[in-house]
Amino acid sequence: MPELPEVETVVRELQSIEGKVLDSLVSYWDRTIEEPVKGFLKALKGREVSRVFRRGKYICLEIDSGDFVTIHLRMTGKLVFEPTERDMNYARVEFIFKDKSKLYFIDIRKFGRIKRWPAKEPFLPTLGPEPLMEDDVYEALKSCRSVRDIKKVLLDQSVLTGVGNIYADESLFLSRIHPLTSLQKVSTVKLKKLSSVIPQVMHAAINNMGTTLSDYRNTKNVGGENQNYLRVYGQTGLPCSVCKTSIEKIVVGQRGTHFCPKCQRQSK
DNA sequence: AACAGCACCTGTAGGC
DNA sequence: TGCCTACAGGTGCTGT
Repeated sequence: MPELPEVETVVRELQSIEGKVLDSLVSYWDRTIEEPVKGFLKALKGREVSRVFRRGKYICLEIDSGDFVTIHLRMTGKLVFEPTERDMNYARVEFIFKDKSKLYFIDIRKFGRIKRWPAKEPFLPTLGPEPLMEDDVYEALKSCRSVRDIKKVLLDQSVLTGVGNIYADESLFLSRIHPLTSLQKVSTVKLKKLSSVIPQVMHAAINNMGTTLSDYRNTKNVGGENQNYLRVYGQTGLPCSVCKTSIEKIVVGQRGTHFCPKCQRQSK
């Protein structure tokens, strides 16, 4: 599922578990938790979740021991308080708090990961800056020496963290940049445009509670609304909202990539 | 060192 | 209807 806006939506709701104390947990698919379940539980049992926040696409729990726990939803993960019957077929981890409330990690494709970061170790050390402010985005892209296609650079979480396939395509469309343009060939004017567009796209999607294409749901099992505002993602063959040219789909770095061949001319 | 390619999983949509 | 293939919003490992 989820890119930054979807994770942000989940995190805002999940802040309701701040102050709760973890009592036990059930693992239905051991590879979801990236360490032996026994040790994971031992480190967290009786501990309070002091803070819930987001970093890139990671849901982060600060534990009163000083450890952190991250939850990454990857493609199909979701966290729900009241799973449906169907959800339970895909339950991977069940957190049980001291007040008897439960939080379920549901994940059809089993790609999602839950990881504990001991207090003394570096926390999420490889992530780039958040793409929420124009200056940060511009600085990150300007200082990146990569010659890769701009689309690939936007998906590189060490350059910017939180942009995924949908919002990369949407941002490139709004900036009128062809996805196969090498980062080094993007003009300063276009790079500035892109740097202002990405935060706008992110904030708009957050306001729409994220994009729901199939699996993404918030903690109340409700989808977002941002899919109604996509300009190119998933619009293959439909007329461009600006010029009516048919939206095309190509593959860039093994990811489906949508763009308007007229608005986003490839300048070599 | 940077980068490409594939592995990880299951469900669903579309073609025949 | 049923079988088969291709594809899906992400990341991390491996090899070049």
